[in-house]
Order: sequence, then structure tokens, then C-alpha cells
Amino acid sequence: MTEELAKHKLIQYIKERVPISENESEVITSYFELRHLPKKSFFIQEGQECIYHGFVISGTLRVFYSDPKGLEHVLYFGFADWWVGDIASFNTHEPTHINVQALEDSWILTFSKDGIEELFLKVPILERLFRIMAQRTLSVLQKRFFLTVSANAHDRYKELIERHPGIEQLVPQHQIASYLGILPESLSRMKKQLLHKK
Amino acid sequence: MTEELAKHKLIQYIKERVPISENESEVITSYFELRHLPKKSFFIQEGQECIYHGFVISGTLRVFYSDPKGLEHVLYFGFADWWVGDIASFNTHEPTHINVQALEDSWILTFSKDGIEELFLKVPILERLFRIMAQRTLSVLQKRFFLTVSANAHDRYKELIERHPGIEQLVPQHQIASYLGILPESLSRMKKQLLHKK
DNA sequence: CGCCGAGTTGAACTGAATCAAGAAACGTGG
DNA sequence: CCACGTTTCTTGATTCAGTTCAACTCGGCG
Repeated sequence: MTEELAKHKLIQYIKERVPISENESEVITSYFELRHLPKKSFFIQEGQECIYHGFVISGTLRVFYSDPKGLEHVLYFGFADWWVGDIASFNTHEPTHINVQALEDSWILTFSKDGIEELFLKVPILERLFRIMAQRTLSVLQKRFFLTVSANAHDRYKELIERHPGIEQLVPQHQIASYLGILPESLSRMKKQLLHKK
Repeated sequence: MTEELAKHKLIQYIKERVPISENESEVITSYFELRHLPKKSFFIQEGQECIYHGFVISGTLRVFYSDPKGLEHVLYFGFADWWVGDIASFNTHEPTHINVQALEDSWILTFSKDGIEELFLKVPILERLFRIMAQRTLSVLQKRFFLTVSANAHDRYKELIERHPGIEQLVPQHQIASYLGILPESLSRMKKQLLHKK
């Protein structure tokens, strides 16, 4: 993975969403830095102030949070073209509660809090991009929330598999359980049941 | 409630967040319409295409969703200065799954999908306001999600009461149960337990 | 080869749902 | 202002989905 290739992918992504000039492209990329995340390494860890966000170029990340009992809850998996970071901590400068870890060797483009604020002034249309992104993320999270409160683990599992075929080859089973909000034991039992039914 | 008073409140709200000129203020308010919601009436009902959003001037609303079993799940309560609407349906033009109902006599300022897009072109700094709003809402929802998956009903109840003292005088108990993701019977039992412990 | 993380299986337990019935509060029309 | 019906809240008995704890298997990797 080279810096130029990564930045080209970022500009592609942006151009599909808002119009920007060649000149603006260069300004934008100058605010991003390529970073390699080896498997199992962390991009963000809870307790830190989260002054960086990332745009996933390649690989798979998990964004999760540890509860007071020590259980980990996966909020989402980050694939190529996803943004990862904690907006809450990013804005308030308080330590974050989330962790972002690479499930496999990954590459991300990062930007800082101060950098993006400066960039918004230079390329105001990015405000629009980030509004659309935030609104889209909000819709997705809302849907996830409704599913969590209104469907049982069984149906949530089926929904995930449908929406994300192939995820079971990519993500270990206990992490899928963590995404579904159940224990690995429960997921294991569920899958056995599904087999016997068919 | 008069149109002028409501619009004054909206401009107050906006000015606390982004700088706008007197001229822009007038343009903005021309895109909003005052609407009275009598108690129990609906602003949005599931199945409709949701082409309007609202800014709550006064009163209390509940934003909820009906699951396949017919149970209602409250996503949040809307008080003064909150925005209500379904971004997903707003963007995709598909029928919404949410309902917005007045719990008491309420007044809201509404704007339409087409209106806001036009307004973004005339007053681009509103993109910034809506980005910030969406990001803030996202943080709040994320926190609510984590609480839902990692804490039991007991702790979720205590958190709500702390964050929102007085809500029990404003919102009927079965709706609080619906917000917490439990049945009214369970909340009733929980409250009895809490009393006996003290 | 031995170890360690991942997954499976079993038995007992628990928080909340379900079903059912009654009591209290509310509001609407007479 | 009272009477009646409707909604809200309470209480009890039972059930169920998912947890907990513990033991065991399997596959990979140093």
C-alpha cells in the first residue's frame, strides 16, 4: 500500500459524494496521513483522548466497547471505505470509551481534530460530506438499535448474515456474538439449532 | 404561541451554534412553518413518506417505533429545542417506520426535504449546523445503545431518572418502560423493589 | 510436542416476558 | 359534579431466552 494509492482512493470516495476541484483534492489529501495497522494492533484505545479519526483503505477493524463487567460489545466492523473514530470524544476532548482494533493487517488514512476544522474552512463543501455521512451513520445505528430492542438473538443473527454474507469467514465467531449482544456459548447453541431445523 | 415568537426561538437556537446575518435569519425563517400538535395527535406516522422534519418549540413528543409483535419502542422523547423526524426516510423517500406523537399540547416548526436542500444553497453555513447536530445526535444514540446492551433494566432506569429528573411527572410510566425496553409490568415491579430496598 | 485460543456441550440459574386478573386514576358526556 | 368506561398501574404464577460456570474438543502455531 502506498501513500498515493490510498489518497487516490479517498479522493474517489469524496468525488462520488460531493464535487471538488483538483486543487481542493490536493489540499484535502495534505491533511491525511497513511497509517499501517498490523493485525491485533489498536488504532484507538479507551481512556485516551480521541483526537484522530480514520478512513479505512483496506483490511477489517472492529470498533468495540468494554462494559463494567469486562465484557466487550462490538458496535460495528469497519471495512474499506468506512470511517472509524469516536465523535463524542473527538468533540468534547474527554477520554473515549471505545476501542478500534485491526482484525487483520489494515491500512487507514487518519486526520486530526484540529486538521479537519482547518480543512472545513478551506474546503467548506466537506461540511456537507460530513453532514451526509453523519446522517447516514445515524440511520444505520437507529436501525441497529431497533433490531436490538425488538428482535431476539436468533433474528439478529439472520439479519447480520443476510446483510453481510461472508462475514463469518472474515470475523471469528465470538466477535460476531459480541456484535449480536450475546455470549459465544449462546451463539454456538443457536447455530446448532439452525442446523437441526434445516 | 405566535409564529413570530416561535421563529425567534429558532433563530436564537441557531445563533448559539453558528454565526448568521440578519438577512439570513429572515431567509431561514421563511422556510419554516409553525404547526400546532394537540395532545395525542401525530406529526409523523409509520408508513408515510417522511418529507417533513420538525423543531420543537414547546411541549413533549415521543418518537417511537412498532415492532412486528405490535409492541411500541420509544426511541427518545422530544422536548423544546429538539429536532424530530426520520432522516432515513427523509433521504431515501421510502416510507418511515417511526411515529412522532404529542404527549401534551405542543408546537413545532416544520421544514420540508426540498425546502432544506434549497436553504442549504442559500445559507451554506447551515450545512455546518446540521453536521454538528447529526454528530451530536449520533453520540447520544451511541451512548444509549451501549447502555441498552451492557446494563440491566434497573441501571437503565436509574440513568434515565438522573439524566432527566422530573420525567416521571411528564411522561406516563408505561412509556418510560417502553423507552427502557421493558414491559410496564416489569417497570412496576422494579419500582416496588427500589422502594423496599431504601 | 505441548500449549493456548476458539468453539462446543451440559446443567443450573436468572431477569424479564407472558398471561391473567384486579385496583386506581382519568376524562368525557350527561 | 357525578357516573361510567377506558386507560394506567399493580400483583401473582408461570415460562423462556440467554447467562453462568465448568468441562471438554479441536486446530493451529511456536
